[in-house]
Amino acid sequence: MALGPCVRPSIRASIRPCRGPTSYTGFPMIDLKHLREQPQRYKDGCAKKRINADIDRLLQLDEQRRALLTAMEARRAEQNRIAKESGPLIGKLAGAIKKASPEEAAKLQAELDELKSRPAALKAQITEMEGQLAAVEPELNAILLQVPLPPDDDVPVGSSSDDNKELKRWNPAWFDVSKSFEANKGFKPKTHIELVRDLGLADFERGVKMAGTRSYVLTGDGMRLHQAVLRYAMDHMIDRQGFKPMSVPVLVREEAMVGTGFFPAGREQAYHIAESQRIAADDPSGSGAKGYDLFLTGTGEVGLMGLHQGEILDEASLPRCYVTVSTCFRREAGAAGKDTAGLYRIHQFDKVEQVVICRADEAESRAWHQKMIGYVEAILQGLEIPYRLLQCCTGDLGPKNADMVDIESWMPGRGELDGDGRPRGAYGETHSASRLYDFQCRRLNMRYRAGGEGAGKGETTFCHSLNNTVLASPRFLVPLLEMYQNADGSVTIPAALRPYMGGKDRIG
RNA sequence: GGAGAGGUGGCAGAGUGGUUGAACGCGCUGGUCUCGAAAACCAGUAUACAGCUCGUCUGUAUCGGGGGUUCGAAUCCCCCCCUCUCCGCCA
Repeated sequence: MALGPCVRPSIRASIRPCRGPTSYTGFPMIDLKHLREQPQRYKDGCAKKRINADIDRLLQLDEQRRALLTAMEARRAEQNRIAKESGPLIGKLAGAIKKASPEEAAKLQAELDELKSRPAALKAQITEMEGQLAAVEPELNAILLQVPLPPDDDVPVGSSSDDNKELKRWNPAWFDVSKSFEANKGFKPKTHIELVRDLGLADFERGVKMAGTRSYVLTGDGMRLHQAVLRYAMDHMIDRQGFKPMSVPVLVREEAMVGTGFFPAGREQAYHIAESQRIAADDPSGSGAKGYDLFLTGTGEVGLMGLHQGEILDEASLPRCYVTVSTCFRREAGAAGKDTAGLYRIHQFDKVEQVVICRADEAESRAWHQKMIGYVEAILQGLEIPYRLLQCCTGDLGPKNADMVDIESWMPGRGELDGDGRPRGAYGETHSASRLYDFQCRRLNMRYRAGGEGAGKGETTFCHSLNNTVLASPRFLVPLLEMYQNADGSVTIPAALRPYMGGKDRIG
């Protein structure tokens, strides 16, 4: 497995019509027409998100490209006209030559050659323009893939997570976050690292032995609790919210990563399986691509959103509400030295993820965002874990979202240390709810036909998409274990999880 | 991994060099008929991009993808991808 960022220019990013799932090649990305009309909006978007994309260069290349296209198409039209006109004549002449006397044949042959050579100049011009186009398009497409979706106007402008705005706090009656853990429960808390060690719930040494840093083994009730929270979350989404459960690939093609918007920006976060000896499509010797490399997904969102890539959905079938539980792989590049111990930041974990694909309607999109956040609140309240909602500022948004709300759970074993060298507790991110408009669906070429079933009726429109964590574990075991620990070192199992723990009510 | 078959419009399925963006059928939409529905009949029914005299306009591209041959390619040649069947292996 190659771990380095891979650069593969062969990905076909040109603007092409949709050809169905098996032959998917197109990434319309952001709406170039819209960008052409309102370049400032996209420039501002880049600035607010602190993402570099050369919009001016993009516009310049776009203009070059369109000028070339216009000129080239005019010549193609002329060539087609000539071919249509002279074709039958050529056939006739060729026939006549066979029957004619030698002198006549020579004359006819000259006529034939003249006819055949008529489009030669046009062909030469077209070939040249194709060359010029080939020089412009790769750069244009590369920039286009980097242009982020501008954040919504109501998203606070800021440079980092420090500028995020708290929207709401919730905690169960038995735990007041504004007071210390000891004031709440009458004893000093252990961190989850101490708890899993003392209760035998995880084995970090053996995990690291096998798989390196940030690896772990869940043992005994640790594994059982992990499964329990995932199952609890999954069942909540299926039984209470009516989401459709799916099992999706976690090993996917590059196209799925680009289409869902994780590439190119997040390429260094993904594990790359070098499966093929793929030759770049623009390799001069090359007869094209050979095989496909694969990538491990960092979230079930990739598989869920990739499902309908390249499809035109029936409007009546929207919204599509999907939930999956999948193993997620993240290289955590750039996070060296951060959260190096414990179950908080690890390379492999499991996550229940929800996505909604809906009509291209801002109000509907916004309404789903609120609902999807609400589902998570219901789960956290059901487990009685204190949490807060954070409105992420523009600088904390990724390229693909217009708006993002993080949900942070209270972790008594996190945060700065008190006088005794014990952590005071802190919120830690456990969920993230994104609203993407049609950014992702454009890249995935996922549309719906307005006006109902059947072909040939109504316009096609790119869908809107949203996603939100439902529950990620083992990270979620951090607040769970730390909040539910008892003075004697045992951990009470929350009532909601006991059915998934064989009726057991405590660990240790 | 070995062998074979095949990829054409929403579906099914013709087409092996020249008004073929593509027959026939199904589906879908509109209309006729009907109190209404069904049936029957008639008509229509892909996508994307570009252009302007922005029109139910013009042009270009698309028959798995890319490249080639040709005045002209769904059709011929090369490479790749994918699907299916049989055998082997396997959770």
